[in-house]
Amino acid sequence: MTRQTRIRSAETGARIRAAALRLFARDGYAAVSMRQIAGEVGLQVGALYNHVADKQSLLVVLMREHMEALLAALDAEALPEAPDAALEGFVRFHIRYHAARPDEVFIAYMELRNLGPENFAGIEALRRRYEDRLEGMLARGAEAGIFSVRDARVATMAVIAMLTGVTTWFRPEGRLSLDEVEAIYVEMARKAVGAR
Amino acid sequence: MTRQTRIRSAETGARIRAAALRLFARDGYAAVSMRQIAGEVGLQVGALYNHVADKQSLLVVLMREHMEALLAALDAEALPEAPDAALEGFVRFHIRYHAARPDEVFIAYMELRNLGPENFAGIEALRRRYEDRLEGMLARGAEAGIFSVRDARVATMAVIAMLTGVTTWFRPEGRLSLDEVEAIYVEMARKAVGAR
DNA sequence: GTCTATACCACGATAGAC
DNA sequence: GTCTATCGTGGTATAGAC
Repeated sequence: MTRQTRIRSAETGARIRAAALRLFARDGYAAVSMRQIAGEVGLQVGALYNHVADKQSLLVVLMREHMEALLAALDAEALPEAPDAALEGFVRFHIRYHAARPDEVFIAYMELRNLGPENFAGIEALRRRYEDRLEGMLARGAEAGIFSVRDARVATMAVIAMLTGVTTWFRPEGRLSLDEVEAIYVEMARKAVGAR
Repeated sequence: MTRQTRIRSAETGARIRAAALRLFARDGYAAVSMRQIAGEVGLQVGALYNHVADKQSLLVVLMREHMEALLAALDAEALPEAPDAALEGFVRFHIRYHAARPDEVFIAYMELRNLGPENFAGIEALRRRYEDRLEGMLARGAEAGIFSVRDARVATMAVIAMLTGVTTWFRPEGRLSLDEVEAIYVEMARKAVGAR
């Protein structure tokens, strides 16, 4: 296998994943055919199977890549130690990251039911690890008397749902800039967990 | 047409809708076949079309029924005038209503993309009417100096996303009762909008 | 690695007998 | 209203030539 081949192969695989991502997000996994994906990339359907085992594994790869990139990006933020500053950082990060990747977010939240049980468990574990970062902040803040949360787990789910909801209505060309939206949500999230 | 026939026909239609609701929620609209639905009801495929124009209209009917029932149920609550009491009533209503109907909620939020443009617009208008009830409360409360919200529309979306998120994790047999969950969310929602 | 061709199956929807 | 049968289409995945 020459370097040329390896590079081209990797590129084709990436283009297939990019096309699948776009189509799955727009029409839903079950409604998209392998023929459509091949057409987007400029291949015949048979050629797809040189790069992908089957349709479901294509979905799994997209979800896993998204969740792992999300976790890595959060770690790269190097959020402050202080719980209230960390919360602000988390809110801004979550909104910014998700608003920039509507397709990935949509798929990761909506196509879980198209996964087999073992794949489902793997993706859910990654999501749980992400949620646990926020839960840790809230729990530490509550212990330190900086936050007031009755139940750190429930507060975590509430805050994340609130933040992720931004992707359903935010448009870059809309009334509010992303910066303004972030600021509003920082304030609401801080108040919701009783930050002082 | 005898009364008997009319009644049986209405019942069959209702059983078809109930089966479709369950299957659409579990597997997704696109992944469910008319044959599956017929099988659930104990019919052959062809018989379905005596009750339903086509597959998409089945989805539209389910969504429209859900949204209209939701609006009617909210009106039936006769919430208090005072914005803070009204907010508490809305939060409790929304959580209780949605937690009791996970299938309907799932479909109404996840299968919008399977609607044609005109059907989509109709369902979205109903959703918007529901959201506007909360937005009105928040705007009135802010005007009266009871709430502190920078942007009533964004606060509305944030609160509704937070509340609806309960359906993704709440289980009746879980750690918390629905009453406890309601109480936690009432507190968080009140604080998030700066209720005093 | 991609192509053409095809196996095999399921889909939504309809026709016409009962 | 329901049945059986079928139309026409399109699905995933594979085989084998190049």
